Amino acid sequence: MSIGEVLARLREDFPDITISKLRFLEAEGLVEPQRTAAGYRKYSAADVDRLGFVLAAQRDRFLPLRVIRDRLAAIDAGEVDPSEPIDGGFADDAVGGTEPPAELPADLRLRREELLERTGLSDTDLRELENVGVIAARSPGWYDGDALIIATVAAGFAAHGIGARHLRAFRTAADREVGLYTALVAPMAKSASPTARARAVETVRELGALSQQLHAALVRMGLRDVLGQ
Amino acid sequence: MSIGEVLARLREDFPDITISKLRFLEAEGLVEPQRTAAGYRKYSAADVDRLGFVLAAQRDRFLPLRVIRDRLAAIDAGEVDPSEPIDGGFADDAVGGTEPPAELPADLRLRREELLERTGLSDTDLRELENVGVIAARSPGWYDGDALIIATVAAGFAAHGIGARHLRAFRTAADREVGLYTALVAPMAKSASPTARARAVETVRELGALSQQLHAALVRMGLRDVLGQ
DNA sequence: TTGCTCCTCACGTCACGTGAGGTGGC
DNA sequence: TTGCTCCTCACGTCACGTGAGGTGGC
Repeated sequence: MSIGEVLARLREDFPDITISKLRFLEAEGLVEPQRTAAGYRKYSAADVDRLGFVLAAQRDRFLPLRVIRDRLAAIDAGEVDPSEPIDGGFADDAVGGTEPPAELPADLRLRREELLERTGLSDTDLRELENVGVIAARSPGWYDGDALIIATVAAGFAAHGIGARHLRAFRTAADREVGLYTALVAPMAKSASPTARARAVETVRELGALSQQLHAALVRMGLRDVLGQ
Repeated sequence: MSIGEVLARLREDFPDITISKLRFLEAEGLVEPQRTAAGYRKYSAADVDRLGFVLAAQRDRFLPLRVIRDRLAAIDAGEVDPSEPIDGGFADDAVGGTEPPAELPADLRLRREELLERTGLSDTDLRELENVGVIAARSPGWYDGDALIIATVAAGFAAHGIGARHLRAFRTAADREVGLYTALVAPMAKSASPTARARAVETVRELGALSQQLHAALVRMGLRDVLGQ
C-alpha cells in the first residue's frame, strides 16, 4: 500500500492523521515500511496494524512516542506479551482536568484519612458516597486512584449543591454499560489464546471510548437546548 | 499574591499547572501582574480570575493561546460581551478521537444523505437511532454536528454488535443529568444580568466536565473488575 | 505532456520544561 | 546565616506542519 492508501485507511479510526505525521512516525523509528525502486514507501498490512497500535496508544492512553517505541521494540524482541498493559498510561488525563494523580489509578493505595484529606470531604460525605455505591474500598480501609478521582468529582458536584444521592444514577448507568460490554467480550476474555485476550482488552477500551463520546455528545446537546445556544 | 500562592489556588481546579507555565503565560501576554520593588510578581484577584479563564479555555475548549489572548484583548477593550462563546471551540476534540468535525457541532448542517454517506450507516440504521431518541433532525431533513458524532459512534458500536436499542439507556441517563443541571442553573440563566448568564454557562460546562470524569471512572472501574486487571 | 502522488530536507511552531546563576525575605 | 521562594535568560523538547525544489507513474 502507498502512503496515500494507508492514510485513507487509518483516517477511519484516526481522523486527524496526516501524511506528514506518517512520515514523522517513520523518522522516529516506529515503523519501517519497505521502499519501491523509486523510493516510494510501500506499507504492508503488518505496518498498518503497527501504526494503528501506535495511534491508539497515543489517543487512548496518552503515551509519548518514546514509550510506545520502546514497547514495540520489546514486543519485537519477544520480551513482552502484547496483552500486558503498558505502564504509565492513564486513560483520562486529558479528559477532565480536576486532580488526576500521576500514578495508575488501580495501583494507588490510600487510607481513608488520606482520601478525606486530599479531597476535603468529611467522613460523613464519604460514607454517603459508599452507601450510594459510587465509591468502594478495595480492601478494608484502603482506597485506590479511581476512588480518589470519584471522590474529587463528588466534591466538585457538592460545591454546586449536587449531593451523593444524585450520583446513584451514574452508578446504575455505568453498571448497565459494563454488563453490555462484558457480555460481548466474555468469550474472548476467557479464551486460552493470549492474542484473543489482548483483543478483548482492546475491544473493551474501544467501547469505553465510544461510550465517552456518546455520553458527552448527548449531555452537550441537552444542555445547549436548555441554554438556548 | 505571590506566584507560589497563585499556583496553590489554581491547582485546585487545574492540577497540572506549574510555575513555569504561569511565567510562560505572562511572557505570552495573557496576564500582566504587578511587580514588587524587588521584581517579585504580585498577582491581584483579577489576575487570578484571568488565569482561570485562560486555563479553562485551554482545558475545556482546546483553544490555542493566541485565540484566547485576542479574545481577552477584545474584552478589555469593551468590544465583546464576556458571555459570548468563543468561536472555533469544540469541547470534545481530544476526548474521543473518531471523526470530530472541524466546525462547531451546532453550526454544521448536513442533509440526511450526507449524514449516511459520512458515517456509512443505512437509512434503516438512522431511522432506528431516531426512534430510540439518540439522534434528531434539527429542522426537517437537516442534521447538525452532534448528530454526526453520535451517528459515527453508533456505527462504531454496531461494528461490535451493539445496536440502536442498546443506546436508549444513554439517552435516558443524559436526560436525567441535563434535568439536574438545568434545575440548578435555571435562576442564573434567566437572570437579567449578563454576568449571571455567563456564570450559568460556565457552571454548566463545569458540571458537564465533572459528569464526564465520573462516568469515565465508573465505567473503567467496572471493566477492570471484569477483565481481572 | 498533464495532473497527480510521492520524495527529501530545512525550517517553523506551539506550549511549555530545565537548568545555570543569581537575589530577596524572614 | 540558613533555607526557602523567587528572578532572568538561554536552551531543550515533543509532536508535529510547511514549503521549497524535485522526481515517479499512468
